[in-house]
Amino acid sequence: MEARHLRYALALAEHGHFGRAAHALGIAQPPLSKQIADLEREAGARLFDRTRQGVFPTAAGEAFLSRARRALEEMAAATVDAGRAARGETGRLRLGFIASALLDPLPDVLGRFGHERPDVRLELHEMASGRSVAALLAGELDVAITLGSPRGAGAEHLVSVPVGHDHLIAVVSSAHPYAGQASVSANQLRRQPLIVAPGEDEPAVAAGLRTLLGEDAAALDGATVARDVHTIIGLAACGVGVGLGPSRMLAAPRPGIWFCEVTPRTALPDLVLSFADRHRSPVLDAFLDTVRSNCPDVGAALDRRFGGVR
Amino acid sequence: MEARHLRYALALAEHGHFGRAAHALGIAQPPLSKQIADLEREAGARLFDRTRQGVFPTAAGEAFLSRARRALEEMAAATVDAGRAARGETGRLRLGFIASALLDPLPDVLGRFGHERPDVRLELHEMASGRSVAALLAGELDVAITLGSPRGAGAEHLVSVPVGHDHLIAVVSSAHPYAGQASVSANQLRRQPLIVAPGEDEPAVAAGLRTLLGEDAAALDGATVARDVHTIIGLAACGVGVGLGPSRMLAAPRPGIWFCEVTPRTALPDLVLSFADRHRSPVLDAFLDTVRSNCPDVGAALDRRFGGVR
DNA sequence: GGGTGGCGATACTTCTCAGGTATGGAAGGC
DNA sequence: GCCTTCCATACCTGAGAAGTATCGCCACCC
Repeated sequence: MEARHLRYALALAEHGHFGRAAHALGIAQPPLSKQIADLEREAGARLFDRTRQGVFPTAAGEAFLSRARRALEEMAAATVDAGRAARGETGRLRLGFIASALLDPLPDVLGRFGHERPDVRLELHEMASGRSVAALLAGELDVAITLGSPRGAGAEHLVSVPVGHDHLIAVVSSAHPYAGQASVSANQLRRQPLIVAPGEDEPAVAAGLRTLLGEDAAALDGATVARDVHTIIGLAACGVGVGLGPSRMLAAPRPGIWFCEVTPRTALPDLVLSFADRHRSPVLDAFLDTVRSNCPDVGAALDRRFGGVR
Repeated sequence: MEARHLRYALALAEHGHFGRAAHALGIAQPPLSKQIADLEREAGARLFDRTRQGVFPTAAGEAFLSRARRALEEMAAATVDAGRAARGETGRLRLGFIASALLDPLPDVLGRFGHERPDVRLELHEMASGRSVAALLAGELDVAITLGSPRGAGAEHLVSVPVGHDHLIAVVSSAHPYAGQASVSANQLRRQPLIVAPGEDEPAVAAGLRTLLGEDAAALDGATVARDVHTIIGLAACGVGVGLGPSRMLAAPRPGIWFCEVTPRTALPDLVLSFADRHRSPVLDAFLDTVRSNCPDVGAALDRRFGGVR
């Protein structure tokens, strides 16, 4: 059975007349008679009653027609859905990101993207940079925001562009002696209990800290560890110690805390957006478009990478 | 787009390989390539990624395939449903009947039919004989049980077979003077307030009553009128008078009432099953089968009418 | 009651297009 | 660098979808 048979049966039911149905279908009457006869033979049941008053579906015909209508609707929807998916209007985007990205680029980008592509399902996974890279390579993520460019096995298969610079700042409770200072020095930090992200999650941050504090790694070893920047801020606000984190913490101000620059200024690895070149999808392209329009320098970097052709 | 394209796309997605999918479909590889290419052109989107590792659906392809699967399921279900409808396994049966038929033939017939054809929706409409006949002719009923054979305009288009004989009996309260009598005479009836079905609903019953009571139509004019046999029995039980109705009232015994034969015995019109010859349907045939197996004489009458060929 | 017109089925021809064979071309693998 | 694998392209063949002509049937109508 072919879709043609369904279309013909529906036309015949609609017009109740072989000749007029054939005309509406753009064919002659004999072929329609034959196709309907073939269909009835295949269905094993008479689908239409030919009476002097017109052609009417039998009970079997009614049952057949209702299924036929749905089948043709599904077929029509198939191309429509395929087109929408191809244009990135539907689908899903699995995004891995480090928590601090929630402070700066993500609210803007996600808000914009969700508005532009309301039918795309966003799957957001906060995870450490290393895990993001592995998930990208395994095809478990479509795009990731990491701290620093991906390294290690398979990283050459990823396309990466920086989406923001960053440096280390400190956060303390308003009651802390350092509160009110514009900046704190490495020396001042060495004398305080510290609150930092775990070294295994963000090795690049740990490396930056070690550089800042010099040989005095002991201050780091005894530091309180918190995975989430909000936790770092919260612990600092409670007076646990001096929180150290990316400058994008400034995007989460709240009463009772104080931010200080750290001197010497210690650059942190760039926030980097990465995706697997071989797993491009229309939704991913749409997301990159949004990112592009959000930060022109990213757009320039992507264009350089792809020569403007997507 | 034809169903063929859907089948091919699904096979390709399943096997992930043009050659093997074509083999599974029983065709060569080049036609499959061409059909997929045609499909992608018609859908306006690439549906499959051809990689060295295999052929995989794109996002658009996934969207397309899920619709395609449902479309093919509907098509398969179309023939199955048509077959079931043609065999009378599904569908509906609209049955008109006089209330007293609920006492005798219907419980048995409907119980059997509902068991044999669980997927047929029964639409039961209690109505007077005249209305049943009109509804049959208008195509609003499939079959009817009436008192007496249909008469009047259009009745020749109906096929009718008797499904039960009947005669008049009386019902009184256990406290009534007649209670305990095996029978009551016409003379005894003339002296009592009567409870009868309305003459316009069942003219045949009214005619039988008039014959029984002779010239004394006054007893009938003053009678209490109740459409439902159960109501007649209920009113008699309350001592309102002597209820008169079909002998199938015996099928509804209850405490506090007494049934008497009426002398002279007054035959009532037969209970007749009718249907419109031109509106035969598989479900109707199945119903007639059930009736046939339930009462052999009906089967014989139907066979006489149709020569055993249905 | 024979003529007539409308309608679906049948007979037969035509031509489109699905499918077959042969081959090309690109990408890995050894 | 050659060979293999795999999909695409080119071209041919044949099934069958569609077209034309006609038949058979039934209602309707002078």
